[in-house]
Amino acid sequence: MIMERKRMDCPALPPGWKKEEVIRKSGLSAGKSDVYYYSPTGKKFRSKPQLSRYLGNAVDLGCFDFRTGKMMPSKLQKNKQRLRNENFNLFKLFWEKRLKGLRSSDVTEEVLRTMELPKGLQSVGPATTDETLLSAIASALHMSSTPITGQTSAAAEKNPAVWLNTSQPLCKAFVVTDEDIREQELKVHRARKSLEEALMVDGLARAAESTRDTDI
Amino acid sequence: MIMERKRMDCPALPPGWKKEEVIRKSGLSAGKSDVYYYSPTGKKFRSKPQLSRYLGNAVDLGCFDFRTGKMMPSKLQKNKQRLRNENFNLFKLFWEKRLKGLRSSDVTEEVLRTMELPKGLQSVGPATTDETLLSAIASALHMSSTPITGQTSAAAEKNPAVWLNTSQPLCKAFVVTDEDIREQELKVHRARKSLEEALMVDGLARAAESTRDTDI
DNA sequence: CGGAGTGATTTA
DNA sequence: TAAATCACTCCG
Repeated sequence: MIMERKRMDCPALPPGWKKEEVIRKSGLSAGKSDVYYYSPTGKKFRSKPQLSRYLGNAVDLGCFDFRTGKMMPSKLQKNKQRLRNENFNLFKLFWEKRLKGLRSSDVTEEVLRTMELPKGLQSVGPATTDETLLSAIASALHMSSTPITGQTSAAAEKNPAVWLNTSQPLCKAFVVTDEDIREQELKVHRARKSLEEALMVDGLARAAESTRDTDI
Repeated sequence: MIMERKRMDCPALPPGWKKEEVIRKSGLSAGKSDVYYYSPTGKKFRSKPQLSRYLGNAVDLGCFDFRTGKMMPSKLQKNKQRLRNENFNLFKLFWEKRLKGLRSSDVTEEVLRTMELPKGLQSVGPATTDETLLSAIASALHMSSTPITGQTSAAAEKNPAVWLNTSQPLCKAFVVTDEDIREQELKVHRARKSLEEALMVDGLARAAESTRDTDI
């Protein structure tokens, strides 16, 4: 008899918060479970982001595991890298689309995955996150209609997408001309579309973040 | 001035059926809308299941999109493949775990993905679905404590997980002995655990299926 | 119109 | 791919 419908106390959260796990009984996802949290006032929370927005800085959920309801110190590092990785995917999408047809090697994928943000872009203060910076850069790239260029190196020749140095034009070892772009017109258009969406949504999200779920 | 309160004809349904869309004016869901249908006799329908029950086999709503009121061919395939895929995943999990260490080739994955159910198991009547059959078989396998065996073929030799024929022991080209299992004791235990869960939930789901939505 | 329960989409 | 998040359906 598994009675997973009781609202349990959750020691990892402030007093009065409850956790509930509900098993899905039918449909495609039968057998999976959903975890919910309830504030002391009874408001229901269905995801960690939602919880974070509500709690704000009052509670650090960095190492909080939403599913188990416990603190997982191991999660901390992952979280630190999360936003960074998130924006990296944005970049990857953009470059991958743009470079389609140039056949960048498989190595590119690996390099991108393990790459760190350039030192010069990191730690620009508590208020300015990597997210903000990356969005700005991505935006600039998006708006630019001139070919992308920068400094050269042997490594870059082999892996066009390698990020060399940000003190000058972001990267190099390849040039994407308007001609190249025309050849990929449809696909590039999709890439831009994706980026537009992402940027717009990003803006909306940040705006919403300061107005939504503030009904404490 | 958007007057979304008119009852419109709905070409996707039999003559005389009307569709209405009502915008929510307040509350958390302000701006969202509800869609209703009206039969030729004026009876109101608020959901697709309700509509399906009423129309029965007269109209196939498989690809009918309730919100738009139009037929969406793309929906059809998804629906048809859903239950099958669900059970296939069950099987895949089971075999993958059990075969771990035998290093079945990559082809296996592809074969499993594109494989159809054996003819002999299909169309056993309207009441007995693929879901039921597959669950029964999975259950039998789960309960069995004897090595799995069956007929042989060249293809099977290369792809242990290929499903050859169900008229006899389900498949072959490999034997999983108790020794093999012991080597994988912990992992196999997890596999069984997963299967138990799935079967239990499956049972619940089927029970629910026969009591729910049958109020024609 | 609310909201629990599920599907669909995105992320890791 | 599976897990997490988000969006929607459907019935009270």
